[in-house]
Amino acid sequence: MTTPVELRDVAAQGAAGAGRAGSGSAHDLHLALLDWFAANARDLPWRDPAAGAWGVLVSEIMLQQTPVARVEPRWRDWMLRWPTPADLAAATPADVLRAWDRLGYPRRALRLREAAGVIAREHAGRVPTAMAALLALPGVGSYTAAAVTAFAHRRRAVVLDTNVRRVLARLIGGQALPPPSLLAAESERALDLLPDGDEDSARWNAALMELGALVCTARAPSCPACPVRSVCAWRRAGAPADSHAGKRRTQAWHGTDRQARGRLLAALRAAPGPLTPAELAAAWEPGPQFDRALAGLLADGLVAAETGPEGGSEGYALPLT
DNA sequence: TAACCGTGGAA
DNA sequence: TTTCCAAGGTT
Repeated sequence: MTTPVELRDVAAQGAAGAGRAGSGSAHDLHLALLDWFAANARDLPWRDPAAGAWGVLVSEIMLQQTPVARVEPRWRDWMLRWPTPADLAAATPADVLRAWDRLGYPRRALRLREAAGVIAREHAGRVPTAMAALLALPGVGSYTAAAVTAFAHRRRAVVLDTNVRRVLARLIGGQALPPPSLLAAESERALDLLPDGDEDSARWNAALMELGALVCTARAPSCPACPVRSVCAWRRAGAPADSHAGKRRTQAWHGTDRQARGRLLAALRAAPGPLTPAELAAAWEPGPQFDRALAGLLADGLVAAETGPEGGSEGYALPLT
């Protein structure tokens, strides 16, 4: 467990190389990054206070593993159509899945709709502020709960996404990239660096994320443009290569069940009504993998079997309930 | 813990 | 063309 005093030492050691008169404190590190953020933050719609906590929650779910550029138009449409949790909760899964379009991981869309129902029924239509209540929402994990706490409620929380993990791994840890799985030491380090005040800590979280997204990127960081380059442990160490290289498995895609599921669901999104198995066969060749993918989609509630008047199957469609 | 869950742009 | 990666969560 790193104490705040030890943290200040760490930050001071980094700042000592800054060469600026009066530098050498965590305070300077915070100022440098917060100033940079004030001048360079993107004008994203969910950062507008008018977006509200619901708008922030929607954005956070959509942004899970999905680039900002792809999310923005879908978020705008979504908020116009379902401006409150109750609105979304009243929508059909089919409508929600079509509005989700091709953001990917469509189970997120169903969970967001379920979360909207919980918020509408159990929280009087307001996004909860208690961490336990946030974590109880479908599709909300440690990152999203912290992000909503910080960015919507403007309260102190440790926000650790892929950007923050990478920035801190470099800035403090001297590593090219964070370890494959989140370690307790990373959370402790992030907590130690978090400013005490609610609003300051919220800005700090956003600034770290923005730095990771715009400057301290995974592949080709723009170190000359970095406001904290002079205190970066990774840079001072000579920007060594990723020590975890080789332990990161890249997920296969071509020919996988996931690709099959994606094709089948894309066909059903585009269809006005149920599709027969023969029609679905245009999206993916029939066989064991087709069967497995369809069964998985049914089990996940992403697809429903349509039953005819005689009880026989008429085909498959996006769920209406 | 590790595997699973979509999609598409950039290098 | 292949690989990497993007504001993770669930099981």
